[in-house]
Amino acid sequence: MNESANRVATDPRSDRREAKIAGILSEAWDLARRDGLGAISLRDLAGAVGLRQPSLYVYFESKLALYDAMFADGYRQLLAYLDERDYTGTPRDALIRFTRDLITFASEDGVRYQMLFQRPIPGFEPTTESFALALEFYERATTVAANAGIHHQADIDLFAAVINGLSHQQVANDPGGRRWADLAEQAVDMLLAPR
Amino acid sequence: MNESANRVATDPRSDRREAKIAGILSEAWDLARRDGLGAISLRDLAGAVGLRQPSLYVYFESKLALYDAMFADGYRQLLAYLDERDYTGTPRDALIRFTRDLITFASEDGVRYQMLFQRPIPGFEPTTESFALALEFYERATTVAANAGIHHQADIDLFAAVINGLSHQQVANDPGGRRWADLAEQAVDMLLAPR
DNA sequence: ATAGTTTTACTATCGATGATAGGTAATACT
DNA sequence: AGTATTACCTATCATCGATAGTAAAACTAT
Repeated sequence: MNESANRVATDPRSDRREAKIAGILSEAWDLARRDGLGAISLRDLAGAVGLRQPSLYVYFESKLALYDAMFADGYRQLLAYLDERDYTGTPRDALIRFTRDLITFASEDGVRYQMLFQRPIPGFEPTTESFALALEFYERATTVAANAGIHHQADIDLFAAVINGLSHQQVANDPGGRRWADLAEQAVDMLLAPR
Repeated sequence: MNESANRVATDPRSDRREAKIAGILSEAWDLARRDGLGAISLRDLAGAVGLRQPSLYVYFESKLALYDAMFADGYRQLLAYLDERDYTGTPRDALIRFTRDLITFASEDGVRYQMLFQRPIPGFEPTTESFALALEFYERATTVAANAGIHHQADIDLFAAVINGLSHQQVANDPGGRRWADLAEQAVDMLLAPR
């Protein structure tokens, strides 16, 4: 019998491969923060991980595939960030904290925000596999909103627009700061006010 | 005496030059809509106006200078668009129409919206001369908002974020449509509600 | 009209970019 | 130990934005 049947995909080759990909992605984010998302050079990136440029094609079949991996990576970071936070308590408070946390997450890394919520790379469309992570996030967001009484499509649209607008202003005009994050409570109360 | 002293900078050379620049910009917008803002090829652009690539440098000293001209051109379009519209009437109605018109303007051309309100080109910063047009727009926006009672910085920030978020959602999820533009009234009433 | 000046546009070429071909060294499985 | 697969390399390609140098064209002034 096979004594390692209970292992979870741990053959040494794919372990090493995954670790290498993670390293490349980490350096890619660094380069993106330094030069801009659309200005990553594959030669620079390869050099940063001790490779020559064509060797990157062992791990990514094209530059757009690298962007897709960054897209998925960013959403995994966002979901992990939300996982370690607590959205219990009154629905209103939970929604305020959720909103504030999202703006803060965006503010922490403008380039990551760009990748997740804007679409600045010509020709890049996330694969369905990566986009599923984005959908998972939108599901969580609409759940928190629904708990606070936001059910109608128009209200959901407005909620999404407000969060998006606050995050964008925060990243664009006060990166790393709190000016728009501090508007979370006011924004949520505005959204929840009876009409 | 000089019988043409009352002319307003109409020497035939700069006339021709301005017309040529306008033609190049128009083709640049077309290419940007086709290939993406960051994917404009100077060879394609030159070909579209009957020139070879290096000849574009007669009119723009770099690709970033071309982007700067597009930035200024887009804001001139926006200001002209607002000029031909009427924002008299009650302050609330004016603000609703202003908001709806902005979202519609964004929706009409997603690439132009990107250029004016996002910053997707690595290395591009508008010149002070071009940025003055953006400031002119923000002045008009805050005036309409102020007339409706939006004075505090936090309220202005929130107003700007909401407009920006609505426009972005409209461009990203329903380009050319009205789904978020139709939320203008609801959004403005929300912003104007007493707290 | 003609001489002189400025503007416009060209060809040729540069370094850098993303991508591919083909070969070799390293690694893992039988 | 032998074999197959993966990882990585060098060399090279077309395309990109940019510059140098030159010729033609357009305008001005005499």
